[in-house]
Amino acid sequence: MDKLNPLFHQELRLSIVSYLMNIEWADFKKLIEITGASKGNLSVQITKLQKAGYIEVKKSFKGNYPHTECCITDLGRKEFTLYLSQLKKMLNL
Amino acid sequence: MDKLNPLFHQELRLSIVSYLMNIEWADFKKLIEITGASKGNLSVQITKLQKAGYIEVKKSFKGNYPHTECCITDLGRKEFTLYLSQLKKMLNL
DNA sequence: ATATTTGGTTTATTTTATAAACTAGTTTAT
DNA sequence: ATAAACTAGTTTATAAAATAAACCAAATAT
Repeated sequence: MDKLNPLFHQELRLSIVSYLMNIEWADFKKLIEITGASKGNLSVQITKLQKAGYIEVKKSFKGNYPHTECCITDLGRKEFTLYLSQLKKMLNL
Repeated sequence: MDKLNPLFHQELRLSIVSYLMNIEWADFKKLIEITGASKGNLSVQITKLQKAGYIEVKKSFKGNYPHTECCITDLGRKEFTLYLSQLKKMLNL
């Protein structure tokens, strides 16, 4: 009955974090590509994960354009691992 | 990028359905017990799953009290299996 | 010059989840 | 016999969340 962390238990955030677990940094464009999300939705969800301290967001310029990159933090990795184990337990996986 | 079925991707419904996958019938009380949900919430989520055709709900009397039992349908089993495979894919499980 | 595109953010709307209140009756205690 | 407390839920109202639409600043293309 351990409650699933609601920050992870949402499709878009789940696919962002799941992807970041296996990569160093991913940029906004890449995340749009792999998730299929809209820019607005992606922006909102990135902010939520960042505010929780689960991802680090690095803003810079690439050429002339703004460039946003994300990376999972140690906390994020730890909490996500916990989430995964609870989920697996719930689903008998 | 196959969208996860939102009817399954919610904690309480997930734990209801996941439980029903391994059991014939489960009553309201048992579902409260295993999920830890409130009666109101459980009632709402059962109705949603029923309306989608994912569970069958049987109402009767046990002694003098009303008694509600739930069972997963063939459709529910099929769709949940699909959901699970998509989720596993997304989480690299 | 102005129209379009890039790379986003912000705001508003819709949907969803949850909690609180209610229904309808039953059992137990007085 | 009546009131209090309990069973087994449902309905409604509120809070929270997700999503879509509108917006912005700067860059590039026409």
